[in-house]
Amino acid sequence: MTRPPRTRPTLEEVAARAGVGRGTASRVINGGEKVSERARLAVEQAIAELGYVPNAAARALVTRRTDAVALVIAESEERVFGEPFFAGVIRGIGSALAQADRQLILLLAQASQRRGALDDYLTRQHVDGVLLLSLHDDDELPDRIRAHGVPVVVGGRRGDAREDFVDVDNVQGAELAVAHLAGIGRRHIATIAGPSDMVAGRSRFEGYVAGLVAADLPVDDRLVVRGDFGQGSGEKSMRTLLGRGVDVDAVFCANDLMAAGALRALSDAGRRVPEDVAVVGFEDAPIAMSTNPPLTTVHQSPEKMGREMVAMLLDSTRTPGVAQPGRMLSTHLVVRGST
Amino acid sequence: MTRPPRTRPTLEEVAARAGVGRGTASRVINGGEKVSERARLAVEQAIAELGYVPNAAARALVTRRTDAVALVIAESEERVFGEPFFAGVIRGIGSALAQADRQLILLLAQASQRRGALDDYLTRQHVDGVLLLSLHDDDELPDRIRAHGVPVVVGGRRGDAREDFVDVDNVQGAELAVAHLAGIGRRHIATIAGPSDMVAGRSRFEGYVAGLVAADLPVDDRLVVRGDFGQGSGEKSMRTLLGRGVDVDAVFCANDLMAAGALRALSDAGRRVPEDVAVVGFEDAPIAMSTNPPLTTVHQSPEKMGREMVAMLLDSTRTPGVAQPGRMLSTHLVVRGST
DNA sequence: GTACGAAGTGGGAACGCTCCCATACGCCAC
DNA sequence: GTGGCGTATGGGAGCGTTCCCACTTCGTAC
Repeated sequence: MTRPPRTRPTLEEVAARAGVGRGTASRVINGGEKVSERARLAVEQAIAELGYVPNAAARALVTRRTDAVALVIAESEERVFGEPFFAGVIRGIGSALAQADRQLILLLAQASQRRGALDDYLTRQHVDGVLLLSLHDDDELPDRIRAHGVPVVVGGRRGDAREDFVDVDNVQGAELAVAHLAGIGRRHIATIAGPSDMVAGRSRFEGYVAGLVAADLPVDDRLVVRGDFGQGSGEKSMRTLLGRGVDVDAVFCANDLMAAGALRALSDAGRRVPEDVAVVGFEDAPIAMSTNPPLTTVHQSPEKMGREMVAMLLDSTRTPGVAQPGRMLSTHLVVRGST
Repeated sequence: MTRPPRTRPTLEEVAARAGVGRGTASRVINGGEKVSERARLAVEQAIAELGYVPNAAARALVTRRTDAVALVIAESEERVFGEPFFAGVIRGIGSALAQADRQLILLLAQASQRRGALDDYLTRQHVDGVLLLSLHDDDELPDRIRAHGVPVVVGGRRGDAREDFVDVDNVQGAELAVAHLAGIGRRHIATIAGPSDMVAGRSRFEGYVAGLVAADLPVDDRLVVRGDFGQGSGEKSMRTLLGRGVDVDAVFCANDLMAAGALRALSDAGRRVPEDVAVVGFEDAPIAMSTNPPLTTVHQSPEKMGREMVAMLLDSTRTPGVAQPGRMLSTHLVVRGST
């Protein structure tokens, strides 16, 4: 609780040692103009000798900027570290921020965390902006943060959102998948959909329906099962589908993990892929290359999503208050052995 | 570059609205003693009305504390997100810090990062302390940070380290594994070791040798292969081992992923596990439960490691300058189907 | 020789908070 | 009434920066 003693040199000390004023020393540090070569060298030497490092708090206090950006991931560690999607987004965000000379701060919104601690951190101007990655709808965090004047960009659109967001165009991607299946002559196209409380789940299903309509195929409830994006649930859903006794010659799965599960269930049931049943996934995750047969899937780029989020955030720190239109990232189909 | 306009209420404004002095308002916010009920209520109401949030920079400037701790992971995203070990450590760290009311800040030391940006961030008193998770030896980051008076705890001991660290007792764990194999009558115990530039690799090998010696078995170079901790390398190493034409009735693998690869190679080669060859892994990662047969392995607890790191760091912020002795976490063997 | 602009410099003020000291206000004992 | 003590309170000082203005110096044009 007590205040630790100061040991670190201050700018004033640097200036004194260099025989210049505080202002000049500051100018040297901030790459300033209008400093004589002589003064610059003296200051640089003093900095090196004293091991001076600027105090971020003092600087932030006056500049009102920290040059740091928070990425908040509102998912369990299990998911964060299990799904390659997150690694991709983080890579994209990291490289874009590094280019802009901003520090990335990763915050995991954990259950263990005291309620409100995260809000506090984000609103106390520790960071210049917040990137939020959550795949669920019910979070009010972005609104609470915005209320304090901190810019926020959400990755993965929320249900109603008029807010700044970047998302993959799930509807278009799913349409693409269904159009492909219809294009190779399939007429009984089933789907293993994602959870309906997640945007990705809902809109990929929406795209599936739109795709059927576009191909002049009927929408049949018996061809729809809902999973939870896990591999096990894909396997189980596929079994359910087969157990219903309806014709199925193709399945569109809302993500690759469920598609991998479906492939396993099909193989167990003695159905050949793609001859008897064609399978399409969504994401183009690493697993899509290592299934048997390799998975045809809708390619999305998490890295690009990350970079877009950063671009949007930096934009809105430059022009505060001006809401950006949300951005949808298009997808394309990667055809492999499963269709 | 320009300074954004101030819009947020300050403590002074809160105090004015509540009809009290700045000091009293500050006392209320910091849970202070010696405040009358009347003043407390007035201040709390003013805070709510104005939506006041304390400015972290101003506070840090005077208290010299930020109540935030950085966790630096000096690995590629690929590894960080691929190995469940990291998720476990982060979970442990996160919960321990939450209990201590500290914010966890995750920094990934990426290649994309400007050289020095990380150092700058860590030394500019953004954080009260640094937890470093790196499995390689060659990093001087901890020394550089310590030189600026910021406490550091390293997870996974470095080669020479006299510094504060927490590590799993790899030697003891490997000895345990070998003793177990010897105990069930195996006499030709091979090892698929880890890379020699990583402590875990070296010391698990060291433990392997010690285990052989303790069991009165000869150490035979032809029974040693080095992998890189990846599943593919485990498979390849096992093939190498089998190809050498020496008797092998057991394999100790330096981690579970390589053990999983080894199991696959053994199955491909028509060797039965555990009848022909017994296999032991290290880590007790999730994959150990899902191999065929389930893997006997040395259990370590990444969560515990995380919690220990936090405890040590908080200790050294309380008593600065006093180096803590490093802590070794013991392991135990989990026997499953592969032995 | 004077006037003027550009270049370089020093240092006051301010950022928003916590710490701490001086003061005010009871209340009780004498 | 006076003295003394504990409890609340207000506000000055200071944390280490950046910003900006006023000042000096020097070179150039007249």
